[in-house]
Amino acid sequence: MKISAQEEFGLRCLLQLARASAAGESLTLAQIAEREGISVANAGKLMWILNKAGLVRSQRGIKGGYYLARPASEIHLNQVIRVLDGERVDSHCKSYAGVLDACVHTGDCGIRPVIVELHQIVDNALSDITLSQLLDTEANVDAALHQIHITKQRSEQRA
Amino acid sequence: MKISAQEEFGLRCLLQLARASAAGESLTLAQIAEREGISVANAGKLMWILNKAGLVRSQRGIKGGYYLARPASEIHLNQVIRVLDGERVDSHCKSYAGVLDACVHTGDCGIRPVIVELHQIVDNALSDITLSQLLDTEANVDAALHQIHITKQRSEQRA
DNA sequence: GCTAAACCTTACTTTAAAGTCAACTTTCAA
DNA sequence: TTGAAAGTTGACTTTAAAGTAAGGTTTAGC
Ligand code: FES
Ligand code: FES
Repeated sequence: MKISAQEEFGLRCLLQLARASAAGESLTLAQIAEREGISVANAGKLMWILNKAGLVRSQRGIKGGYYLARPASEIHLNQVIRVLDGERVDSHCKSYAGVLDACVHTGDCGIRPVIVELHQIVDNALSDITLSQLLDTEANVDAALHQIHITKQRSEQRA
Repeated sequence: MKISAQEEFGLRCLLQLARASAAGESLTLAQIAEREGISVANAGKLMWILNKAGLVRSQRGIKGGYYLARPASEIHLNQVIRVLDGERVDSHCKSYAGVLDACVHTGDCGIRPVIVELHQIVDNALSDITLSQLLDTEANVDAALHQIHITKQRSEQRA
């Protein structure tokens, strides 16, 4: 259970764009790459993925660059992760079938619900966090996340 | 955010042992491998990891085999995952540093709390599930997991 | 319209994880 | 005591993800 490099760096780059967009600016690939310490080529690949998914927009030409497609407060982390993950969210059992296919095709499996539930929990937790919330200091972000967690539980309790 | 093959197959093999132990039996490598559709060598590797971590015990010799070190009801999934994950739980930012080390060494980072919180949420969710709970039918397991989720929220609410 | 800056796209190379193989050691039972 | 079953270990091979490179396409400005 870990976060891939694409998810990690993609999210970081998005945060850079979020910061820039607060000042109404756009960032070129070279700027993004320099600020995150990755190669220009790699930044280009990440931006291509994010652009294709509609999370960022690009302006070509001599005064071009990248900027967020929507305000940072309207971009939720679960969308970001899903995009950077290559949409492989629902392919667990298909890929880890081994030689036998007993586990895949036999309807009754005790592990599948665990996997499904786990992804729901993660997705649910991430859906409450927006890019704009991550622009604060680490201490404040941490406090905000805990606050969200508690609030969430209360609202679910009422439901 | 995905589950590695080691985690998936390791958990499956543990479930096989849990089933066998209910009948007071132990399983050989060949039996485990056949039941999960993986190679004997791979099963051996997984069992070695689980044995080293103290989750299973092995009996050598002609009547040997593997069995759970503890009752299935006392083995929680978060322990299993942590073992199979190679204890890499707290190495996120160290590995994804890129060329610059700004993100790693600069105290203030908005992403780190997200990663930490996420892992806590996952670990927390898994800690409520035991191996014995996964031996039921898929429908029952699914129902049980939802039940746990709700119960958990209530108890946290009181705290 | 030219030109240079900047993004777009595909293909290739590198690298780390997963899986396999083969030789070794231990144990039990005849 | 001896041999076969079974686990242990480390090295090797395979494979998929990550990263890189190069050429193509679009746009702003002159
Ligand atoms: S159906 Fe996929 S692990 Fe059982
Ligand atoms: S410190 Fe690791 S992502 Fe910022």
